[in-house]
Amino acid sequence: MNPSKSPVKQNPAPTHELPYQPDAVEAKWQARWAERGTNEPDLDSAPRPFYNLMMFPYPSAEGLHVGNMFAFTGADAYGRFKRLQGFDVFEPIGFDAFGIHSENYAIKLGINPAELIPRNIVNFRRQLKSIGGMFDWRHELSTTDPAYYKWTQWLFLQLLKAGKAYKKAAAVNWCPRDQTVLANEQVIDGRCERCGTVVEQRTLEQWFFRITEYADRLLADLDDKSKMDWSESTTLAQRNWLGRSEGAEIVFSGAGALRADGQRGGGAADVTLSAAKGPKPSGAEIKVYTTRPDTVFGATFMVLAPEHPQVRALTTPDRKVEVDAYCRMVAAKDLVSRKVGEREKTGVFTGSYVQNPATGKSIPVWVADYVLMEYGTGAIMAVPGHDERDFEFARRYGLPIVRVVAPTSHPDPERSEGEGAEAPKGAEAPLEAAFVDNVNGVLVNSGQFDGMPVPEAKQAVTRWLESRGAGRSQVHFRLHDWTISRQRYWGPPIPVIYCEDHGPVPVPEKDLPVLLPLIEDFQPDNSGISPLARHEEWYYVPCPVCGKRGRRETDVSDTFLDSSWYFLRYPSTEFDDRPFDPTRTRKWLPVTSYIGGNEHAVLHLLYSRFITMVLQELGYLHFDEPFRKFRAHGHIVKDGSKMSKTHGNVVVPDEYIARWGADTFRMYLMFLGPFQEGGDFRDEGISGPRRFLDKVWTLVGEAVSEQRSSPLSHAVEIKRHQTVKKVTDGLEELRYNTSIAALMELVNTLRAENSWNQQLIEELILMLAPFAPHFAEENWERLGHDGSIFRAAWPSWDERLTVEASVEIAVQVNGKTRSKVTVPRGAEQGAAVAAAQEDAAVRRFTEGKEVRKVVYVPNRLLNFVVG
RNA sequence: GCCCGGGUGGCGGAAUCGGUAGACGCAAGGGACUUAAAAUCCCUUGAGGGUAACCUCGUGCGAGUUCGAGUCUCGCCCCGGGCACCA
Repeated sequence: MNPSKSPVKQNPAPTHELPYQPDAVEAKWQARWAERGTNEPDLDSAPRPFYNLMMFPYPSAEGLHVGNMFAFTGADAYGRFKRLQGFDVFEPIGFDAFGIHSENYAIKLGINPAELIPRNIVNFRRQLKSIGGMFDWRHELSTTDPAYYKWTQWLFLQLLKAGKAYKKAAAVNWCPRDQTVLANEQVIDGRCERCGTVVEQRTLEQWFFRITEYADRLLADLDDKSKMDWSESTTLAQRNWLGRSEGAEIVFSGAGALRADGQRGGGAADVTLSAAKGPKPSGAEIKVYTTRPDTVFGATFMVLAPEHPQVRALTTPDRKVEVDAYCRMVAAKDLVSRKVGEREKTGVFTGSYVQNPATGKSIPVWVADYVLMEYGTGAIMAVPGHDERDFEFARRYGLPIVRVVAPTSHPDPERSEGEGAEAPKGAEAPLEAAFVDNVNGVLVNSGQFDGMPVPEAKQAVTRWLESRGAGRSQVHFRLHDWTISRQRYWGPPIPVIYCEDHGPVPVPEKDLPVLLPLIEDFQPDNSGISPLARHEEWYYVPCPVCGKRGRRETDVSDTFLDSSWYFLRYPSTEFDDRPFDPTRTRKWLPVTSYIGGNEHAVLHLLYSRFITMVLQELGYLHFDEPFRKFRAHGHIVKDGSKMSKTHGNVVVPDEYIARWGADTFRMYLMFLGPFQEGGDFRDEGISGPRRFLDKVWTLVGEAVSEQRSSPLSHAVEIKRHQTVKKVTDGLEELRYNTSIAALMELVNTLRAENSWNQQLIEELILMLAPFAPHFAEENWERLGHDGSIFRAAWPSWDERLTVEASVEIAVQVNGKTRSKVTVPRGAEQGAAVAAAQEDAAVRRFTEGKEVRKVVYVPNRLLNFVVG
C-alpha cells in the first residue's frame, strides 16, 4: 500500500453510477422471484432436499413486530445459505390462526374472527414478502382453512380409533357471570379479566390424548443424537417437563395389616408392637407416591387432595360438616389462585387414622389443597422433618415432627470442618426447619436402618416395604395427559356425535370436515349454552350408527393440535384427498432444520413429537422424531426486556424497511447479536449496515465501469480465504453477527488496498446473499450474470491459505506481554527465543535475571519465567 | 423457591482447545471537501500517569489453580427469561 496516493477516489459519484435505491431493487427482485419461481423447489424431483422450517406465526391484528422479523430473517438466512451450498431448500410459511388470542381480540372489537383473521393474514403476507423471505408461497397454509382442519379432525379420529383419545372430567376456570370457560391467562387476581367476577372451578367432561403412554420414549429420544440434534436448552426444558422421578408407592392401611410382622420380630417390628396403640386405624387402604421412601419412619400424618375419591369414606361423622365445607371452599377457588396464589397451607382433619407401615403407629389423615390430585396418587405421606411443605403444615396444625435423617459430613474432605464432621449426630436435635438434603444424610430413628446413608436407604427401605407387601418401587412422570377440549368457538369442532343409544360416535371420515359454522353470536352469553349449541341446525344431527337424532360435540380442539402436524402438511398442500402424501413425505421429512422460539420448547415441540410417534405407529410415517435439528433463537430486547406485546415495547418493522430497505434491516437484525442469544434493538445502529451496503454498491460499480480486475495481492489473497472460512462457519453456527463482521473487514481491506478483483467481488456478493438477498441479486446482475444468484455456488477456501507465512507472536516475561516479534510460521522455540532476545524491551525485563523456564506456544507466544 | 441464559469501553458486541482483551459496528471529538448543510473521506477514542519511548490498572465481586485466567474451580452479587405447592 502506498500511503502517498489517495486511498479513495477523489470524485466520488461518477455520473454513470446510480446510487443504491433499495425500493426499486427490492420491488424488482421480489417480482422476479415470483415470476421465475426462484423460491419454489420441485418437490417431486429435487435431488438434494432440505426442509427449512420456521415456526409459523399467529396472525395478530398488530402485524409482525421486530422480534418476529428477527426470528424469520435468521431462519431465512440459514435457508438461503443452504440453497447456495447446493441444497434444494423448501422453505414454507403459514398461519396458526385458530385459538383463544384471535377469539378474544375479535370479541373485543365485536368482529367475527372469521372476518378478522383473513384481513390480518393479508397484512402478514405483505410483511413477510417485504422482508424478502425465500418462501414457497405455493404451499402456504392456514390452520383455519377447512382444507387444513379437515385433516386436523381426521387426526383426532385416528387417535380415537387407536385408543389414544378418551374422555374424562377435569377442572376448568369458569366465570359464572359470562358463563364461559377462561384460560389461566384470563384470570387476573382470581377474577374474570372481562367482567371482574370471581372465577370458580368447574368440572367438565373433556377429551384427552394419552401422551403419558409415550413419556419413556419422549425422554429416551432426547439422548439419541442420531434422531435429534437440538439446542441443549430445549432438550433440558423437555426433560424437566417430562419430570421423571424414581420413588416408591407405599400402602398405608388400617388395623391388622401388619399383623404378620409381630411374629417375625426384628428392630422395626419391635417399634411396630410398642407403638401400635392409640387411636383406632380405619379399615381403609391408601396408596401414596414418594421419592423419599427412606423417610417413611418420619411420616407422622397423611394428606389427601380434596378431590381424592377416598375422602368421603374416611371422613368420620363428627368431622363431616367441616370436611365438606373445606372441599367446597377449595372447589370454588379458581385454578390460578389455587396453584400460584397465596401459599398459606390450609387443611382439615378427616377424623380417621391409618397405620404407618414402618413404625406401626397410627397417624391422622388430613385433607389439604397443597396436595394435588393430578400428581402421583393424590395422597402423600407427610414427613414434616424432611419436606418443607409438610413442615409448614405440621407447624400450623401442631402435628408431630420427627427427625429421621441426620446430616453427614460434607463429601469433600477439605470442607469437612466444624459441626458436620461428627455425624451422625443430633438424632434428637429438634428441627428448626425441614432438612431436605437427600444425598448427604444418614437415617436415624428408623429401626434397623439407623446409620444407613440416604441414597442406599431409598433402595433398602423400598425392598423392605415390598417384602412386607406394603410398597414397591415406582417411576413417575410429571407429564399429564393432554386436554385438547376447548369450550370455545374459534377452533376446529371435535368430530364426535353423541347418540342416546350409541354414546360418543366418531364422525365418519367421509363427512369431514365438520365445518365451523359462521355464526353471528359467537360470543358467550348468559344462556349457559355453548355458542355452537345455540344453533340447532348445526347441533342436531343424525347418529351415524342408527340415524336417530344425535347431538354434536360443541367443544373445539386446542390450537396446539393444529400446530402439532402442520409441518407434515406443507409439502402436500395441493392434495385434498390425503393429509400428507406418502411419497412427498418420504422425500422431505423429517424436517431438516427447525428454528423457533424457546417459549415453545415444551408444549408445541412435545406435542408434535407425540403426534409423530402415534402416526408412525399407525403406519402413516416412516420416522418417529419430526425435527432432526432444532435451534432456539434468542429474543430482541428493548428497554431492558424481551420485545413482546405483553411488555408493551414492540416496534413495528414496516417503517424501518421503508426508510432503510429490507436488506439493510435484515443485515442490522443479524448483526446486532448472536442469533441464538438475541440482542438489543436501538435504531442508531442501523446506519452501519446501510453504509456498508452503500460501500459495496460503489465497489461493484467501480469494478464494472472501470473494467478493472487486478490480480490479488498476497495480503488480499489471505484475507479472502480467512473471510470465506469465517463467514461459512458463522452461518453454520448461526453466529451471523461474526459473519457480517468478517464481510465488513474484507470490504475494508479491499478499499484500503484499492483492489478490484472481479472474482473476489463476486464472492463477496455471494457471501452477502443470505443476509441481503435483493441487493445480492441486483449486484450479481450488475456484475454481468443472467440468472438468480441463488443458482450459483458458495465459495470455498483453502485452510493453508488462511494463514500468513510469518506471524507476530507475543513475548511475555512472567506472563506479562512486553513485546512482539515476528517469526516464520511454525518457528522452532530456539529461533523464537533468539529473535526475542534481540528485542530491547524484552532485554530490559530479563537482563541480569535467571531465566528459570521458557514457555513457547508456536505461532502464539513466548513466555520467559524469570526469578 | 427451582431451572436455564448472561454480566467485557460511552453503547451493541468480538475473542471460549487457558495464550497479544476490546475484532466489526454505533456514538463522540478533530480534520478534509463544500458558500453552507447533508453525504462522503481521513485521524483519534478502555482508565490513569509520562514531553516521549513507555509504565500501571482493567472483562460484576471475593478467593483459588496455573508460567499465564474474560475463559477453569469454589463462594457470593446483580440483570434477563422460563417454571411454579410435582410429594
